[in-house]
Amino acid sequence: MSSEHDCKNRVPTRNINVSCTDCSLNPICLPVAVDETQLDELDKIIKRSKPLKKGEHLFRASDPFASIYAVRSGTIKTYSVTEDGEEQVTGFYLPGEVLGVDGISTNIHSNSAKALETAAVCEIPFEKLEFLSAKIPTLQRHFFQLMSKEIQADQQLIMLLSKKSAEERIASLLLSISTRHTKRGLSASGFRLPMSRNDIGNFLGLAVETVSRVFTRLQKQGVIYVDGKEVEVLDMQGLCHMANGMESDAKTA
Amino acid sequence: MSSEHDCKNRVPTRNINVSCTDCSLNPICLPVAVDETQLDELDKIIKRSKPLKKGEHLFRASDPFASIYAVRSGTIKTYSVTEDGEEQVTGFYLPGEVLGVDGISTNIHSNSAKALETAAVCEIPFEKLEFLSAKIPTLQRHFFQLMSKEIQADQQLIMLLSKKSAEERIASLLLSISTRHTKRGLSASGFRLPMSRNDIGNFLGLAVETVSRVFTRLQKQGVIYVDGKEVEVLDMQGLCHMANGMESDAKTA
DNA sequence: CGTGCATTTGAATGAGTTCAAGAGCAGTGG
DNA sequence: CCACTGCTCTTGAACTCATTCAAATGCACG
Repeated sequence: MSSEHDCKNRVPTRNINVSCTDCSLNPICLPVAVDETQLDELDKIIKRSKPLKKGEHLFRASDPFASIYAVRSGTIKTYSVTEDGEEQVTGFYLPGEVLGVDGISTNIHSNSAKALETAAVCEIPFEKLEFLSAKIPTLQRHFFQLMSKEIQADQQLIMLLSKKSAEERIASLLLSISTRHTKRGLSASGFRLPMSRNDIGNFLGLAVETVSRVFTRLQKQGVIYVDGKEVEVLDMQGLCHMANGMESDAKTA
Repeated sequence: MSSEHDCKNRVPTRNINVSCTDCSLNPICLPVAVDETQLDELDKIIKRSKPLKKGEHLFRASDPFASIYAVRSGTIKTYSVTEDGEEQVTGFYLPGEVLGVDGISTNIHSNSAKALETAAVCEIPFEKLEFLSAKIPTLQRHFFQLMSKEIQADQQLIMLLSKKSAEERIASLLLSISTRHTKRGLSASGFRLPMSRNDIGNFLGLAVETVSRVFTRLQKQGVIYVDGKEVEVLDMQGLCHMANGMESDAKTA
């Protein structure tokens, strides 16, 4: 309903220093848990630094853990590296989403976080958040929920990796991104994939080539239209069926 | 060193009502976060109910979420069910480990939890724990860490599912169980797998047949000795290498 | 307007699945 | 005590989906 036009390559966020009160992500970010009178307190502990450029790291695995981060604009990918040096993408974080909780248990990040495009984040020092959480019960609750949500997301990925075919995996990812777009009031059917085919494949446990082939196949089937990173979902219901492993023949026939 | 003999089918836990203070799992369970003076408070909110029999549910997906649970004896498996009705095992919980946090974000459990053998658990009402967490900073911290640990475990599973071969997966699982045994002061090399081949396969994203074949293969290679659910690790280092995808030929050759 | 990546496409290969059948084992009841 | 039943587990053989290898094409950026 509001500033949905990103026609120019203007960064969606107007100003580095918008307070939570004025941030358009307000309703899907941390502030949801805090009533107006206390929002100021939360706002005060949040650091808003200069945006990251594409490819820059927000933090790296083995960095000491000090803060969690809320994405304000752009996309961040998190990944870890296996013993034998291979990269595993563990998540993509879109505006309004919170990352970095992986470091809490050991005080050291177990993942690295890298900007896939120019991205701005709000840094929330964890110790201060802990302190505030103990004072504001709804915030503590919200933060527990946030971590629980991360667990659920991971478990869905586990399910996907362990049970689903290449087609189902891609379909699921597209739906996930579409849904998350909707939460921000953006189009459910048309969007730009901020990550490379390589990242997609890595995340979904597929070879790049497979990702590419599936995209082509989905396009031939008329479920989506793809042009590079730009995606248009033509048959949302078909995509849903596909993601859930339903045999969906009765389509164009 | 102590009561490692489960010759008879006696339940390892002596008494249903051991307080946290007296519980042998004390050093690896929730109480680690709480000093003696406050342990009483934690102890008071914990409910210790009668043991579950093999196959009984602790909770089911879609049950309202009210408590988290610490395993006191036996083994619990958690699993969820896909849209198309398939089961996905999401974790195995051994004594001293905490489960049930999946329900926090929605107030409804997203997993079911089922006893793989006779099992006793401590029930910890979540609202009371929240309240106590706000009061005892180390407890809040510990609980955050506990959830963060769950996230890390899930992410390791993700890595395993997306990158590792059947052999590496089985090796990893054996090592994981071995390590967790060690934490309780039990043998690292000899143990009993509390779950069926089917559960193992489901958890690791493999067909039962593959699990069976890999066990046989590992045995032939002299890395482990298997007799039904009983496992003896013969070459711990070899198993480690195997789990991490190292080519380890120079063995019996 | 090259140069270096990212992406796509094709063909061959392979690890794990599926299907099928037999072996082992625990519980039950005569 | 033994036979029967219903499991779980193991083993073999054929098949399949995704991977790997190889090469062409497209795209972005200096």
